[in-house]
Amino acid sequence: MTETRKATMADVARLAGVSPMTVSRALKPGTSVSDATRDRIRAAADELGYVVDLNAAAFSSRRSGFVAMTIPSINNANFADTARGLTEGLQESGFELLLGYTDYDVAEEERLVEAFLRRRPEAIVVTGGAHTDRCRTLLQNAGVPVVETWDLPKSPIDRVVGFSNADAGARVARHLFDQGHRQIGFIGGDGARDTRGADRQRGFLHALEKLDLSSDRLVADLDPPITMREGAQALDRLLERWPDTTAVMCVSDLSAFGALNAALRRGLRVPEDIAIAGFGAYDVSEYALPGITTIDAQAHLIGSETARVILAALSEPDAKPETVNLKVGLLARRSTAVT
Amino acid sequence: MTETRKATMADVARLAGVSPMTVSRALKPGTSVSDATRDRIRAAADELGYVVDLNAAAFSSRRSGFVAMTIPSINNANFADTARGLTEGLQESGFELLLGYTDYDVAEEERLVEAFLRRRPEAIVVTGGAHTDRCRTLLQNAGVPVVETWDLPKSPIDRVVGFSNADAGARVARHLFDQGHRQIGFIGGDGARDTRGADRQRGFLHALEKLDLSSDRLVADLDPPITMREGAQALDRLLERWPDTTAVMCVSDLSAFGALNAALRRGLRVPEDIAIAGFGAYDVSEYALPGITTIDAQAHLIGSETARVILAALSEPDAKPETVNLKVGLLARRSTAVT
DNA sequence: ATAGCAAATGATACCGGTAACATTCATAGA
DNA sequence: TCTATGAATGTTACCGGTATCATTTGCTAT
Repeated sequence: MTETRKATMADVARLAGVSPMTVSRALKPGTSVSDATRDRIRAAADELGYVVDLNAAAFSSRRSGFVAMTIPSINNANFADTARGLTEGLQESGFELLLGYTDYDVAEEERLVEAFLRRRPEAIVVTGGAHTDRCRTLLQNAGVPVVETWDLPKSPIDRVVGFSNADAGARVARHLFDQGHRQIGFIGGDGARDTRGADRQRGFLHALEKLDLSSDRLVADLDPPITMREGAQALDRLLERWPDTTAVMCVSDLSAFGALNAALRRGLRVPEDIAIAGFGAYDVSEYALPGITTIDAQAHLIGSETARVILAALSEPDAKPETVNLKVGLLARRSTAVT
Repeated sequence: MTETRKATMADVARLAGVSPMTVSRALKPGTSVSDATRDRIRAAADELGYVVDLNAAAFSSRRSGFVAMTIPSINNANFADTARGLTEGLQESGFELLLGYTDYDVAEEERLVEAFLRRRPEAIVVTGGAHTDRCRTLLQNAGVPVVETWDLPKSPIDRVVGFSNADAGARVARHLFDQGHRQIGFIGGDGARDTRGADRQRGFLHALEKLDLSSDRLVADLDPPITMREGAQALDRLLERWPDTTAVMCVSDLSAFGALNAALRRGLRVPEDIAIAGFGAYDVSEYALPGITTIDAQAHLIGSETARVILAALSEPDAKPETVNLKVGLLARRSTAVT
């Protein structure tokens, strides 16, 4: 309500009888100011309702305090978990997260990265290793640590915190094979947009081939994000085309849940008539009936590891860029159990 | 890779043979610079790899370009939808979103708001009308538009974009009554933390009383966020205590889905043996089997309306603070159908 | 008591843009 | 032709902190 000019550090300094520089130090942790002075300055600041202007601080110190992150979709529990892990890991170092979502579109990612660079973030986190050429150049020239996540790019820009999506797919393929399945399908999305999903698909189909199984049973032409709706539709199409299919992997748990319910609606029993596996260890896969077999990608850990990698990179700028290859685990549930 | 000092506007100006001020204008839309000059400046900027420093710009113009928003949980599709609606609505005005999550904790909200204030956002969006006294004071004195969302606070701080959670609860209660139920329960969380959920609970129980039904069948002592796990546990406890319950509302679709599957695991039929309703129109309620009756809170619309309200408030600072009361709709699905 | 050193504080300059006002220039209308 | 007008551009000062180095203060060891 007080519509007067906002108080500045100089105002606080005057009131506390010290120099502005001392105020600056007093309000920052880890600086040497006597307790008495600090108390006096705190009191003066409170009295004036003073709040540090971090824009000014960022400008002056040439340190924005931002870490920028792009994720494909804000509305996805996996990426949200990663964002949360990153936020938590950076919190005590005083960094704030600038979060943007690309909608699974590398052109949008490029725009976002460009916008973020204007804010001079001290590190940049992107999802996956697929970028436009210009975006790649922007990231390379950013002059700050860059972390690619959720993937293991062949030519990393800088740091990496991820896992092999192809291996994850292969792991599920072998699991379904081990459960006795021989007519196995895959439900996914447009690989040009969701390259991580495409990698899982590739790894999955390749594993089928190595097991001498057909890798033709594929419905993967939908636009990401692949949600429950897409999963349900895709299962119907898959079973129309290949009615004898006994098992299917879906690119994510959300589509797996949609597929599960499409199967149940058709009167099929899961897993007796058709086994269904997903990816991502979303809550829904645990509480579905039956529970859905999935891969735990450790979304939260990706975020916290990314935070660790960033802090390490900032404290040792000349260290060799680190690649953290996380191990993902298969969660075998009833949706693929042998009956 | 070019490890030279980052180019500044002055560098671009020198190369283009104009004053820095002209560069500033040329790189901003809606300013009067001749096409020839603008092209020349753009070329010079590209040649130098120049990227505007928005921290400096924010500092100089005293306009941060930020809108700050706190939500209870980043990992919740409803709030994520609101954040998306807000982001989209603010995009073409050039605002960026500073997003933080409170974990359903008003003390954490206070800390977040305080941190955001240091970035001098041009508007602040919070979820709900419950805040610590200090947080309320901070928001009141912020000197920028404040929007409380997802609720209709009795004493709004400033602007509001929300709906009546109590009405939403009452609406579901009447629906269950209309479907013939007379032993009706509620599953929720700790109201001190999730006040919107508490409002739904209050409206629901109050409606039961007005219908001369018992409002005792209540399991609502869990810590938010109330997810599928909590919903499943709570249903078990509810049925142990009140085995003759024929219908239950859950504070959200996630807990409703958990409750649904707990019921099915017990061998109960839904809706024949027990009807279940949720809240929030999450995807899972649509694709569950049976589909779960829910309330569409229009999460995305809350976000886009909030954007509209903010832009209006910024263009007319002296206008009377607006309260947008959105109408929520009941989505009647099979989980509460008459059989 | 005093040198020596670390802790606390101060003085100065500067970060990179933009607001506000001044100036120049081209063009249209009298 | 000359002036009025608006578009294009330039000049100047300043936004609110912090880096850096200088100085003062307080304390310990001799």
